Amino acid sequence: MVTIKEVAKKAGVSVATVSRVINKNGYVKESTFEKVQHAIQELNYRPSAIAVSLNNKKTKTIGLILPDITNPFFPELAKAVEEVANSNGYTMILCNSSGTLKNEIEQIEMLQSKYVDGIILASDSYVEEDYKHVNLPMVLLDRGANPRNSSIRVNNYYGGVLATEHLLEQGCTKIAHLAGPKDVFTAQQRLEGYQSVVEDMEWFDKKLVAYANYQLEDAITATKELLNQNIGIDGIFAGNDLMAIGCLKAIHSFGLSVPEDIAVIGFDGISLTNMIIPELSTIKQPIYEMGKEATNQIIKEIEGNETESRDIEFDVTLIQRESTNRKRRPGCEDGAKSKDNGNR
Amino acid sequence: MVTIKEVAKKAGVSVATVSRVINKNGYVKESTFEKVQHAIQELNYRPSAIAVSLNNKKTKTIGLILPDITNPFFPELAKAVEEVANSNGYTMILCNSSGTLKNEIEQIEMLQSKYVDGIILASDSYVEEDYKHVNLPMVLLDRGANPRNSSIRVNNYYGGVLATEHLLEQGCTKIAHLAGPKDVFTAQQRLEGYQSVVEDMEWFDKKLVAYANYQLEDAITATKELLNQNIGIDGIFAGNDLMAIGCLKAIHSFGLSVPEDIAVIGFDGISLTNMIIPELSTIKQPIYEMGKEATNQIIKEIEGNETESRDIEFDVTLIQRESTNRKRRPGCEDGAKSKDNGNR
DNA sequence: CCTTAACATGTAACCGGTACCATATTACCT
DNA sequence: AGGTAATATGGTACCGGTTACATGTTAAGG
Repeated sequence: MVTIKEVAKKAGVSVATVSRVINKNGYVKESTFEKVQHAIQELNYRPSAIAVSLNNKKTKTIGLILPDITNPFFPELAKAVEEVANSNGYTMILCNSSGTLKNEIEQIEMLQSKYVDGIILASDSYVEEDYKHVNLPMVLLDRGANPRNSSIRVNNYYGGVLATEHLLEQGCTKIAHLAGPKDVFTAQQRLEGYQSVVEDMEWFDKKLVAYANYQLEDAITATKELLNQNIGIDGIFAGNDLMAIGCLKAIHSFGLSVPEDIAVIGFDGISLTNMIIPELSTIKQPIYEMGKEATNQIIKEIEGNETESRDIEFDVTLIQRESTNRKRRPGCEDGAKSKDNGNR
Repeated sequence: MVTIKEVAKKAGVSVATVSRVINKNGYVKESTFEKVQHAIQELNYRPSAIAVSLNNKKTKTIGLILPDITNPFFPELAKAVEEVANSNGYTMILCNSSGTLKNEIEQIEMLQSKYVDGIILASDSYVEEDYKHVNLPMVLLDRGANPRNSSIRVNNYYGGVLATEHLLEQGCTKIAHLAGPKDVFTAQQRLEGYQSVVEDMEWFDKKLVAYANYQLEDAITATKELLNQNIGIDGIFAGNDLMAIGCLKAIHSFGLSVPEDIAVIGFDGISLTNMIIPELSTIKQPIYEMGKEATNQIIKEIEGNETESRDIEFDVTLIQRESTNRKRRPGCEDGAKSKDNGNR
């Protein structure tokens, strides 16, 4: 790699002058400026980001910690973060925590020693206590904000209400909920939304709530158990889209059809939902927007324009598709713009 | 951040001694060692990766450039890279090139100025010429190797043969191919595999080959055009899984069923294939293995154990599922282990 | 007991930039 | 012309580590 010294030599000036040219600060005579620029071109010189970082303690890098990159929710988020970061001159280091606290802590340590400027953390296991020693800007996803950290999330409770009410409107008379893990914040909120709608219905029964770990396989098992009870379930609100797809598969294996026998709605709005047959109704989170906002916020905090932590809540929207369309209007409305751009 | 100087002061030794303790090299008296370790603990000191990098010109970082992280193929790959990298003490910077040469070049420049130790590049647009000035280890995905760069890929040609023959075995009598972009290496190879099997069949016709851009929407359109020809297609080999899903949707919209009317097989083996109904037969690439091997290779090259470039080809395997099961044996075999672990 | 090698630790140059300070030159004003 | 301000450039300490070299101490061997 060619260094600033070689450029200085070639241009016949000092390193200080070269530095001034690069950063366009301080006084530099027009003719000198060009001489230096020319040398830079000639040698194909690029300043070492490492050396720069050592001085100003900024690396123009942000860390993104996700529980699982293979869950379709997160690539959409990661894409937003990467794009916004890039367009602001930052790069993104991606870490996969597998959802365990131990990995998260380790990765945060590592990111700190690499001097990232800030961290965006999507954590299931977050407890404020565990992150006390983190002393750089950190934005949380799907968590309530605390005095130290900003937070980006949606109104999961309201989403739960919306989903459940939608099933009622579609004529469902006994609605089950396939909830996410009991210790996960978003899962709790969605469950509460469901409960608030159904708890006073005469048909409501605790046996209508099942739990799974937000994953597909687990959801299939749990749904089969729900249906084996034979209590006349004709609608299922799944805690996320992946589990909703599990529901579809379980229902299919019972020889029942969706939405005729059982209507199904998911939560998240991942692009998978309009790839499958039948297309899946869902409560859509503005995933890209959330990633974008998280990145903007962390950059604000890094660059010091913003000191106090913010709590940003996005709206969820109901996307009705085939899987809950029991009213058989031909050509159901589809609020989702198809935004697939898989390339391979 | 606490520096080595503060540790030295606290332990009552010089920075050199602290450095020796950290790196466990050189002579350090047992008692001194412990004194220093204690000070490190006390101050919760971590060496600055930046400063270390400035010395040894190694950042323990590798860059991964992908055309599109929201395409399900790539998160699986990224996960492998991240895990293997991490377990070798490396971190991964992720870049989304959107498949354009311009972005790729820009991102490589950026990665170089950040002094990444190596790059793994999954590129559709790669032309050796464009990367002449890249002077750090780089491993290519889905490209033939060249003298400068190692390559990881599968035998796409053979996969095309396998898929096509499988459809024949299932009793298909007129097989179409929905190919990927004409200028993409993998797409060409898969098409050639298909052609080698069918070109001598009496029913073969150029009109059986359609092109789409490896994406879902485009595949739906293309499939509809194929079917509108009304030439009795009863089997489709799609160039990748995403397009196969597009086929499914298009076929469904014609009121036809899979596999009874038309059998469909994809290519890639993304986990999506066993989430949908009907489950999709596919030519599976060992995605995780490929990411793992790419990472191992780049690390070898970085650490200088390996200088010559290697061309590593993986085998593809046929996974038969419902979408091609025309022989109606109840309970088709499923070679794919379900490895979903979406968490959300 | 003296010599020599192994052990132990400190000093300082260096990695590649940035930025403060010093010095030199030019421009402008009275 | 003389003084001051603005312009132009160079020298160098510093960021936080690593490491070659110097120096001092201890152990071993004859």
